[in-house]
Amino acid sequence: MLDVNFLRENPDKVKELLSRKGVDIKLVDKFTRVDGEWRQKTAALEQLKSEQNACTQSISSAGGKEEFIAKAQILKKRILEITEEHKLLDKKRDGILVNLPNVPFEDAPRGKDELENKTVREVGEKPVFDFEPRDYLDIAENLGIIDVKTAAKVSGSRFGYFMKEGVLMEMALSKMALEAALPHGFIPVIPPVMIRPEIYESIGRLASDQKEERYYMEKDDIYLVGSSEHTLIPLHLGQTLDESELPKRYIGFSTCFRREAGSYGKDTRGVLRVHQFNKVEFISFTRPDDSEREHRFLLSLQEELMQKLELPYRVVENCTGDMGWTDARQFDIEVWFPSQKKYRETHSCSNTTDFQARGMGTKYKTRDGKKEFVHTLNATAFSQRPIPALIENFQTKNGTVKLPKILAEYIGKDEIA
RNA sequence: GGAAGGGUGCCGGAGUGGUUAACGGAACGGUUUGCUAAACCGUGGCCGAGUUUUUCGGCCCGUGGGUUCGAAUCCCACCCCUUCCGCCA
Repeated sequence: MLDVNFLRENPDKVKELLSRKGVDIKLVDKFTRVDGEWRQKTAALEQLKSEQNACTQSISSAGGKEEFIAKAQILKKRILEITEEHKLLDKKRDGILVNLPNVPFEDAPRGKDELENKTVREVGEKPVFDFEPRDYLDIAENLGIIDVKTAAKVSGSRFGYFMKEGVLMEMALSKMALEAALPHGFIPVIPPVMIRPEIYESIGRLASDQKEERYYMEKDDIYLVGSSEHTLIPLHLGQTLDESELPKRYIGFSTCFRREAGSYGKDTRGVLRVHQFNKVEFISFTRPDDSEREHRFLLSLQEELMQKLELPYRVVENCTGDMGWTDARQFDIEVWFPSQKKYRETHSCSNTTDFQARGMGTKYKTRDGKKEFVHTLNATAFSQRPIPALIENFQTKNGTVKLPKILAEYIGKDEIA
């Protein structure tokens, strides 16, 4: 959620920044208007209530005088009316507020869509093959480590069975991420994968189009999470942390559920875009002054892991138009896929500033005793997407996969044949 | 799923219709002090108005409704916690 006071004081600034994200800025004007009405109505209502309180006091001290009771009855009626109007405005105002995304940082690269993302660096050598590299799914199906055909019959499209070394690779990646994180004080967590609507909304993950992306179970009025981030961020719901505890870091493992609405026809083949996958995620709570530094730190951890896997990747800084709803700055890591001759996104790394913390009421106490909202960050440690990347980049002429050294150690063999 | 009990501030905990949330503890700030301790004083959150470093007002006792001139207190619904029973990886 955006800061209402910031919105009131800097409507033009907010409009400017949000337009970079492609938001319809009429919403901001609408907010200003509705908020003005809301404030007037609030003042009127509070005035009446103040009179009512005074009247109530007189009744109690004067021993139930008729005249005060009569006056109180009139006040009560007016208050009821005004309260109705106020509630409507309140709802309207909140409705606008939850449909405004976080503002990007001033210096975030501007652009409309992913084509305008800024490449920060390319790392690693793209593999050179003396044969035509095959698609990961061909290889994986042949080796019996991914089965989407049976999954389609059993569960539908965009599902997959991971089997044999497919499973071992996933477990190894999770273990690698965990071992890299623990020395930096990350607390490992396996969080719930279901979340209540009101919590989901207040971390900004049910806003507008995002709602379509969520699985909802009507009978229980509960959502399935799209990432462990969604139940990790509320870990400090309503809490004030001590400055000395920050940065507070977590590494979560969970299954993630996504409807992939609106991505019809995109990556329909294989397991790059599925309804259900596992992901290890980094989360940080920081002082506002430290969030940019923490952001770079999380990115460096992600890169360290990718380098250990010897995968060729590039880091892009997402332009304003391609940034996530909650993000003020976002980086993606994209890995080279030889069969597609393209970099494909496998990681993201986001600084959401105080946007989610405000909704959660997560604050920290500064050394001079003031309370301020923390900043929150989230970054992929590993999802399942690097597995297809590994299969493609380390394939051999005869259809086997020759594993990078670190994975060979974890799995106990250096080739999937 | 059934039964019973419960949810009050950072914590414990009183409060069963009449403004101001008793009392105790913790933490923080201040005074005092050679230092420490003690003692004493002060300190909740959100929101609105404004003469915007001082002030006035509203709201907050799990959540949302209701009754009433007035609700932590009475009524209804829901959520959560504890214990017991049932079921269960």
